Amino acid sequence: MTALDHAALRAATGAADGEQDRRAEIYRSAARIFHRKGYHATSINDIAAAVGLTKAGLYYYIKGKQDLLFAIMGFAMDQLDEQVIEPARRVQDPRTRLETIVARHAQLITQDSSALTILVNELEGLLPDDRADIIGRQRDYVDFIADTLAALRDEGKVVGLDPTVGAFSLVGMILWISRWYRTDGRLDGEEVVAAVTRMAISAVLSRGDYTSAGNPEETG
Amino acid sequence: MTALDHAALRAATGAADGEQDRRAEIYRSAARIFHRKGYHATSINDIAAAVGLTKAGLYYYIKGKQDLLFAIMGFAMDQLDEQVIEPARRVQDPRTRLETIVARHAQLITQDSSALTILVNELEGLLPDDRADIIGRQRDYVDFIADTLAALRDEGKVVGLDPTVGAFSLVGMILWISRWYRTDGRLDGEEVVAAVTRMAISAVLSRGDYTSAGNPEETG
DNA sequence: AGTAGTCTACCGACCGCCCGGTAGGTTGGC
DNA sequence: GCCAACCTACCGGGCGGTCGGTAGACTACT
Repeated sequence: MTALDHAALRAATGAADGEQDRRAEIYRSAARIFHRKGYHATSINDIAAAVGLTKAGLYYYIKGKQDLLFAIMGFAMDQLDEQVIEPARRVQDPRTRLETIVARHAQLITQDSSALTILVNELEGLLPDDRADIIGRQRDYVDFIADTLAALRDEGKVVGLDPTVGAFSLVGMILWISRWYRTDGRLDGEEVVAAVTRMAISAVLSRGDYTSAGNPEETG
Repeated sequence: MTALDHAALRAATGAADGEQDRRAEIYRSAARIFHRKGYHATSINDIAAAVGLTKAGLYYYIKGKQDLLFAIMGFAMDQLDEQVIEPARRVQDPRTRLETIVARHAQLITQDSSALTILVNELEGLLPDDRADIIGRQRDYVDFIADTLAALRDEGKVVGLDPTVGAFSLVGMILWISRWYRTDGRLDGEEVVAAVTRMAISAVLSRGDYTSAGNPEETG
């Protein structure tokens, strides 16, 4: 049934032709509300009201609150796999691969950050088994980035940077976008994606003339 | 009374001589539990049990759950002001100032991330007025970083980077540390602080030979 | 020295509310 | 007449918070 739920959510993100895709609307609404108020602060009633149902009516479509959360996270993880990891895996050059990862991940977030943000913020709302599942997939993602940084290091383009620390830091930078980016803000999504990607690449690539942070004497 | 609460929390972080500083222990415990389980998932009973009191006994010391949260966040913001912003304000050179900001903020997080993490993750648990207060102080912090980046841009050391986007991205990188850093991990706190600081500086400083990231759509 | 009063630091019992979830219908299209 | 798609009414339970105590240390007065 989780697979079914994922399918519904996937349908929801596309154009909503919607017949009995009421289920899709539910997952989409739930993701939006979980994102805005947090999982624990959101009641089943909130979600039901948002889709024009009573609580009991909602339970015709869902199994429970925790399954709803797990389904949303699973969908977000699927999105990451399909839109970020798989495309990046097909890129040989490590630097271009890193650009692909950052740009595509950032792009997903600027488009719709709900599910992807829940994915990282509501882990403790899951049952232990579900949590282990999601955490494992997240670790795979970080490892994938770290491997890419290690490849860059082997090419000599990155020196003195721990790949794991680098991977985590880039992920932090990307995920934080959902906290400050506003669709109606000064910059549009493409500009934000470009700016963050540039920073990410610059953050890991070594500069020939790099001077260590330990020397504050050059203060004017 | 909030000022009093802050004082209690501040005392709590130092050596706990503790006489009737029971209050300090309460705020410290609450911060730790809020950090681990989240504000909404934490019950007043959880906190009371953690300090060896009943719920009613706990209410002798606190005014309510939301005040507890606000006090913790106010304390975290005070910490940021005193340990990061004030020291950095005394640094003239923009680059060194940026290093000071990143290093000191990162250091605070590696030392004890509870309050600082709650500060960014539990905003929606606050009453509107309290939230406005905290958000305002957070915005001041981001503006302070953005101003520093703007100063670097005026020196020609940063080109083509929007200061606001830069500031947010650095903050994201720093805050994310609390999600992956473990005291008993492979790297110790100092190493993590150094690595992140280096990445942050590298992320914003321009490289002479910078080549733009291509179009990531052409993957494949 | 004795005792009455006072205050700090708590506790057991309770309140009303809302939560996630369910049982048992009802209704409208096929 | 049947089944998908709902609803009304309800349940047990845990929540934040309060109330009315009270043990015991300390003080004040005689």
